[in-house]
Amino acid sequence: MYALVDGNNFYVSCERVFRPSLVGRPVVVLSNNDGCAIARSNEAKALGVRMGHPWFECRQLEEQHGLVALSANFALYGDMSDRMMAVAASYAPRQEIYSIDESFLDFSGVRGDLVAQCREMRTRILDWAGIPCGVGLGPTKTLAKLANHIAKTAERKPGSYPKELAQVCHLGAMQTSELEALMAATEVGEVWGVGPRIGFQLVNAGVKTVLDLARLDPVAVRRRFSVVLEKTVRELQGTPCIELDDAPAPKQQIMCSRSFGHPITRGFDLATAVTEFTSRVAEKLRAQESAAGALVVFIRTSPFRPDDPQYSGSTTVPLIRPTADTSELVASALAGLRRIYRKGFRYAKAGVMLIEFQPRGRVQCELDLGTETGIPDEGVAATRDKSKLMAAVDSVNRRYGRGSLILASAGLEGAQRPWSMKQERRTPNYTTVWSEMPIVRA
DNA sequence: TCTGGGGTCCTAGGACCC
DNA sequence: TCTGGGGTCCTAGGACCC
Repeated sequence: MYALVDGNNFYVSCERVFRPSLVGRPVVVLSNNDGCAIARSNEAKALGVRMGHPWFECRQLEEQHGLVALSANFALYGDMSDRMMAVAASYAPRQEIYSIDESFLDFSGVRGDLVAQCREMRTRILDWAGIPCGVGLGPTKTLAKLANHIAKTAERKPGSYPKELAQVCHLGAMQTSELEALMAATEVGEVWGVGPRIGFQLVNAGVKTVLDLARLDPVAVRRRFSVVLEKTVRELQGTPCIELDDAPAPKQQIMCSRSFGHPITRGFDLATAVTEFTSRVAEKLRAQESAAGALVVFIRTSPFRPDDPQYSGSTTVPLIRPTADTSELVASALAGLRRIYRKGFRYAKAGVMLIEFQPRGRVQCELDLGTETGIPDEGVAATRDKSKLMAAVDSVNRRYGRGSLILASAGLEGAQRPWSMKQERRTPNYTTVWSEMPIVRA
């Protein structure tokens, strides 16, 4: 039996832990650059704020209804996530951390009343981490996801589902008739794996509810749609097709991209941004002990400014020898940037993606054919020295905070970083920076 | 004025191999 | 009219997830 544990309105809940005055009020958390709403409290949802709703379109709700908007504080959310995941992990032999606010638990071999245990877990997460959760149980991951949806909706919208299913819902422990009634009351688009496109096609074909989907013939679904949707149908029928993945493979690509706080025209400013983004991906690359064989750089103007001349450039830069060294990666990224940069455009976004990974320490070297590469061969010993340097940089930045040690080409002063994000409403890093720790006065 | 940032998997089609 | 029969690898694009 699987459970899905999911934090309610997670980013908003994290903020409310340290600002209890926000409880009961409409709150949204905004994306980078305070662009659009990426988390909404129930009260904000009730005001009609959509997921991804641009802030400039709903900001009038600030005055009209006291909507509170906060800039995203991902350092805080990541730390709160760790706390929540740790409590959940203590209730089952295996856990898959599926996203920042969700984990699957595998209760195989666990005896006793699972609903009671999940209720206790939910209470403990609320007490210890301060995060309210919904828990869904089912014999497959897709059914656990569906159960979680029912648990949260039953709590948020009284009357939508039987109220005893609120907070914790177990689809694996009920009569078929009861399960089918719940499926018939749920739209097909709520199913994990059914997105807007497939959902539209299904509804057009008369498959409107989860029950309609669960009753389709998996073989026919595979023919007409795909093997992916076939698995979804089988999982709804109770046959596990998607395994719990508690040891995710290393990533195959690592990306860092951002929209700028202001439009950028100068190549120099793009270069500081590309340096910073490359430093970030290089750090992540080293954390998973990989080396990259190539990287992609891209820059583009804003599609939301149709009156501006539009340009989008991207290029793949192969690396002579796979590396995880920040300075080598940055040199290649900047070489790529020089190739794609065009004068006279107002750039809105840039990004760097690392690809073609190999495990570090097992790096394929090149055959020296005496060709003029222009790159001096420093040999394996030099590579080893550099990896020590990188390890030192990473450990300094872990200890003293990101950005303590950087490449100078990332820009040392604010004036050299005009692209930096707009974050006018960010809350303190309550749990990760000593100087920002909240102080309680008795 | 103002519109996020990361990922994965599957499929179809083309190039190429013997 | 009729043009072999298998394969692999790579890429682009589309769909999904949070």
